[in-house]
Amino acid sequence: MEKKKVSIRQLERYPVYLNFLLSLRNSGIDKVSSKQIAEMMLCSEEQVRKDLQLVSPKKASPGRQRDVGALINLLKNFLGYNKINEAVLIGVGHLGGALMSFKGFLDFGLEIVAGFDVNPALINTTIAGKPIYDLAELPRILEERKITIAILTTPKSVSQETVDKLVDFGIKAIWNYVPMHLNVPKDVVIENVDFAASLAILSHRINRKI
Amino acid sequence: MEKKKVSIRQLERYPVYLNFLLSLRNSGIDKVSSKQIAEMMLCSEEQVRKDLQLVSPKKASPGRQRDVGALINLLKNFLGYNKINEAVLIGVGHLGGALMSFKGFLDFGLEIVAGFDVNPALINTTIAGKPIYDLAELPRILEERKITIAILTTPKSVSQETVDKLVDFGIKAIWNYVPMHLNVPKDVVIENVDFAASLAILSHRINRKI
DNA sequence: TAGATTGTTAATCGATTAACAATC
DNA sequence: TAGATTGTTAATCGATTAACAATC
Repeated sequence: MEKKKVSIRQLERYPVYLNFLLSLRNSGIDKVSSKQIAEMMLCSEEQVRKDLQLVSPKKASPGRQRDVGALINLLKNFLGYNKINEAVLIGVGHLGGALMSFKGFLDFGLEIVAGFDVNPALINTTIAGKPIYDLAELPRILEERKITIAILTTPKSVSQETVDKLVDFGIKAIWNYVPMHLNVPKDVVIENVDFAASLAILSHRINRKI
Repeated sequence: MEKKKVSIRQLERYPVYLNFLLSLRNSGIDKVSSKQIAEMMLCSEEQVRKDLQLVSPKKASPGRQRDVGALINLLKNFLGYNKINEAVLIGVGHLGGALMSFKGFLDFGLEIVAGFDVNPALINTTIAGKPIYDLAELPRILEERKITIAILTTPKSVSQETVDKLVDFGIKAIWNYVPMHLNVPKDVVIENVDFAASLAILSHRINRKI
C-alpha cells in the first residue's frame, strides 16, 4: 500500500501546521481536532485530514482528537527537520550576513557552516561564530565537508557566473535569494525565495483584487 | 466586458515573467513569443498566453511576437511597481537591518521610510540613510505620513503583541517575516514570507520526493 | 501566400469539498 | 450509548492543457 505523492501546495502547508502545533504545545494544549487546525488555516477540515494522513504512518482513531506532540514529531520527521544538512552561503552582504546570524535554520534542519565572499575586508572574519572564506577556497571546503547545498545571496550582476561555478564545484541544491532567473543543469535543484511574489500578493490583497 | 479575476497562482508567476523579460531586454532582445517564455517557466505556452492576456488591456496580434518593453510596462503597472507605497519596518535586528539596506524594494513599489525598535542603542541612528525611531513614536509617524503598511521583523516572543499594537495604530497591511502564525482582525491583511515552506520544497526536491 | 503565433473554446487533470459510514 | 471526530468515496470546482480557427 503505497502512499500518494505529496503536492507542492501541500508541502507549503506543512510548515504552517507545524508552527501552529508548536504554539499550541507552548500554550499547554496537547489535543487538537482537524476542525481547530482548519479554522487557523482558513481551509476545510477535510483538507487538514488528508494532509495529515499523508504524513502519518498509521491511522488516527476516529472520534478521538489527534495528539499535538505526536503530530509535531511526524511533521518534523516528514520535513526533515530532525537531521541537519550542512550548507555554505555565498555572498556575505547585508542579507547574507543576516541569514548567517539567524539561528532558526537549525530548527529547519539546515546549518550554515561557512560564508564565502570576494571582499578582502570580510575574508577570515566571522559572523555569529561562522567563518567567512575567500570564494577561491570554496571547492576545497566543499570537498572536505562533503557539502552539496549552497545558499545564494550574491549581487545580481555576478549571480549567474557564481551559480555556474557552484555547479562546477559539485553543488546539487541552491537556495536562491537573488531576485532573478538563474539557469542550472537538470540535475541541480534550485529553489527561489521569492520576495517579489510575496509582495505582489500582499499588494493585491491590499487593493482587494483578490 | 469584465476581466476574469487573477488567481494567487497566477499572481506568483507575474514577477517571474517580469524578471525574465527584464533580462531579455538587458540582452537587447525586444520581441518574445509565449513559447520562449514557457520554456523558461517550465510550463505550457497556453498558460503564458492566458496569464499575459489578463494583464493586457488590448489583444496581442496573432502571428506577431509580443513586444518585450510593452510587456514589461504592463506587468509593472499590474503589479503596482510604478507607484511607490511607503512602509515602516518594525524590529531592526539582523534581518530587519538587511531589509532596510536593500535597495531593490523600490523596484517593487515599496519604500521603507523608517525603522522602529526598542533598543536604545539603535534609536536615533540610521541604516542606509533611513532613521530608526523608538517604537513609542510609531503612532505619531504613522499619522503624520499616512502609512498603513508595516514590515514585521521582530523576535518571535514579542511578535503577537507587536502586531496587536500595529493594528491599534491603524496599520492595514503587514508583511510578516517572523516564522510564526499571527492573529489579525479580518480587515487587516497579513502576508507571510515563508522561508520554511521554501526550504521544505527544496529539501523534498533534493530527496526526489516530488 | 505560407509560417508563425495568437486568442478562444472544449477537454483534461488535479485539488478541494461534500457526504457518509466507521469508531472511539 | 450518544457525541465527536475520524477516514473514505464521490462530487465539485478550478486550473491547466489541447485543439483549432483567426490573423499578421
